[in-house]
Amino acid sequence: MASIKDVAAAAGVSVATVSRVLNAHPSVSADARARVLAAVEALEYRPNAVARSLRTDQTHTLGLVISDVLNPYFTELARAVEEEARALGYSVIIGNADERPDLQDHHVRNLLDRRIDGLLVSPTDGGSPLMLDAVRAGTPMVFVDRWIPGVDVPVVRSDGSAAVRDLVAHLCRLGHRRLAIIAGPAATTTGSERVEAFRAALAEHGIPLPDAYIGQGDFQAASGRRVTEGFLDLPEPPEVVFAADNLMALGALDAVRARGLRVPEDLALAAFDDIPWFVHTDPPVTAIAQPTGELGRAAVRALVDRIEGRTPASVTLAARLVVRRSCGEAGRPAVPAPMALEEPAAQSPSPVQRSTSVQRSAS
Amino acid sequence: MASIKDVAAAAGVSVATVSRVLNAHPSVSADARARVLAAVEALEYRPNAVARSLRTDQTHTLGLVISDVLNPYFTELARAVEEEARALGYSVIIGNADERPDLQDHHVRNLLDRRIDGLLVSPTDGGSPLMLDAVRAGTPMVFVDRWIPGVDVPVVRSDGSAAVRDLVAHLCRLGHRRLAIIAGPAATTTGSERVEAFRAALAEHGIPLPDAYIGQGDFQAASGRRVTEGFLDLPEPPEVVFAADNLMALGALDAVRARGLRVPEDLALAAFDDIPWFVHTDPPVTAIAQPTGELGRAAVRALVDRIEGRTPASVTLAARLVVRRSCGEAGRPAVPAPMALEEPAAQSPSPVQRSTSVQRSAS
DNA sequence: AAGACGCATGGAATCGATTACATCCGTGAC
DNA sequence: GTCACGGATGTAATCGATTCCATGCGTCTT
Repeated sequence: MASIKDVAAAAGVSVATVSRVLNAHPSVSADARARVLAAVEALEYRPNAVARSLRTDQTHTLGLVISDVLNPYFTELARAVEEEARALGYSVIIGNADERPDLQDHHVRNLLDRRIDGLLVSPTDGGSPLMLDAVRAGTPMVFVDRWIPGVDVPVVRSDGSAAVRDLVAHLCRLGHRRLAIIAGPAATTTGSERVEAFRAALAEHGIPLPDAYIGQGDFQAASGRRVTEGFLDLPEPPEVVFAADNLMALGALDAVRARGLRVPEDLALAAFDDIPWFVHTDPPVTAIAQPTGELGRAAVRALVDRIEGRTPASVTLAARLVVRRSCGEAGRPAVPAPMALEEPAAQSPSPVQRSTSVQRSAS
Repeated sequence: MASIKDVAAAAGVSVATVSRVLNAHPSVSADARARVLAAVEALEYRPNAVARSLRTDQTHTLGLVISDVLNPYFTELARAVEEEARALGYSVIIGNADERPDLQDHHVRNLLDRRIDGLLVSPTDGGSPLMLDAVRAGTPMVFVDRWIPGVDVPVVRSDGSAAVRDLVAHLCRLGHRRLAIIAGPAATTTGSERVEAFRAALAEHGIPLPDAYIGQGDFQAASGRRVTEGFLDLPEPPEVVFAADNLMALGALDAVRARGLRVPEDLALAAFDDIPWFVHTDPPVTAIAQPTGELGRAAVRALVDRIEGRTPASVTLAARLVVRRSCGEAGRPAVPAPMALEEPAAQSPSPVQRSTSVQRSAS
């Protein structure tokens, strides 16, 4: 593969001049520039990004460490991240932590070794020493979706508490009083926050959230199934299960079916995270939709700001309730303003309308 | 960030000795080794992968260019690829081509600039000059899922023709005679092959495949919907639609629902590519399941073989029909051996059993 | 006409590793 | 006692770029 030396030789100039042409330095004669460009063309020369990175100490690469690629929510996030990064001249290396702190550390270490310019993380846990060290060492970092409390890193996330309140109101209106939740790992912010938002919303309606109605899941489908089976075995099973992510909702659906029961007649179901497939399940699932793409893009912008010397603020976007049929038919009149009622086959392939008005707040 | 020089200084040895310790070169005294390791520990030194790559001309990185990350089939493939690569000491950089040749080229170029050790590609088209040049220049490459005819690159794929035959037999047994297909882009091998397999299987039953029953899709949900609407508008609409991938099947499902029709009563549906969600749709979708994870792993092994100087052969694994309810209930007795009848909620989160006997062939 | 200035250019240092080669030293063979 | 050999180590070249600095030359000022 041709190097800058070959180009210089072919063009009859020094490597310095070739480099100047390539980097659009003004001090190059038109003649030299033309000869260099001709040589570049002839040799099909492409600068070696590895060498360039060594010299400039910039890789123009972002690392993205997510908790689970197989989760459609994170897939969509990753896609948005890559798009925005590409638009800003960066590439992205994705690390899939599979909800495992050890794998997360593996990827963080690997990415740091590769001298990525910045790191986008959706932490699986409360923060490994490695990651804390990286922050302390000044690695540009931004948390997305989940974060680690007490660490001074901008967070780009969505706030679901209003949507959870809407959800609980919706459920109450349908007459449900025994509401349970399948929580995520307590070590993650999304794991604990969603439970608290749910509890607070229930309290507004004077409904308690007994411990028996809080199931401990791990954001994977199998745990959703296991927890739901536990709920169904209770002397007084809940009427509704709210899963803190889409995969656990899937597991809950499995559990209900495996017992020959029906959603929503025997057990109603709602989920955090909306995904295109929820329109097509039997029944379509009522869910809280995050502005996933916008989160990914905002996270990249914040990270690139940080890399390029500016000081980004945290971003919080609002999530939104999307009512479908998995909690029962809303026989009663209209649903209040913030909700969207949706015909199953109304839109495709991206059936969920995104909230157009988003709320931003610095933290 | 500490460099090898800092370590050398701290340990009181030369950088050469540090490098020897790090690379397990035998000619290092126990004493020197201990001092170096202590210094490494104290400084939290990590070798700079960029510098190392420049010198050794190896990045220990594979590039994976896939057609669409949002397609669960490719997501699963990507995950398997990353896992196997990690096991073999490589990292993976994923490029999402979004079924766009220009984006595919962008990623290939980017990956080559970064001097990845090898490239795994699922081409969106018949082969851009860039990719052909890369092959000619000797870049280790392996095609996965799709390939480019006439290019001398190992192919790791699955052969669906037997499964398509099983599917057609299944459909005939249910009494269907008017069968249509939503094809993928003709420029892709999977686009054209699946149509041909379908046509051949139909021929065995004496059923023609008229042009009106071949819809041109692009592997995206919207096209599946559009094509299905076209089918439904026909004076004599088909009784069954076979979508050449899972997203187009989703689009077809939308189209049917949007008209207030039902699957399978009004139109039966089958898909190529099985995904976990097909168990939960209404109705569960009959699909042809590829051994996706195994494909990804085999592809990585082939590529690493090639990188490390061995000469890998192509690999072809068999796909398998998974019967669910979207083509009608099999009121008739048992289905033949190669098919698996599956209870919707039987397994989760990975409801599709993988074929254990695979067939390999060199090409 | 001489000095100052600025543009175009090349030489060489540099980034952080690996590795060929030279050197030094101790041990064993004869 | 001398020589050969091999193990441990350091010096320096190298990978392919970028960039500082010096140089040469043309032009403008005074």
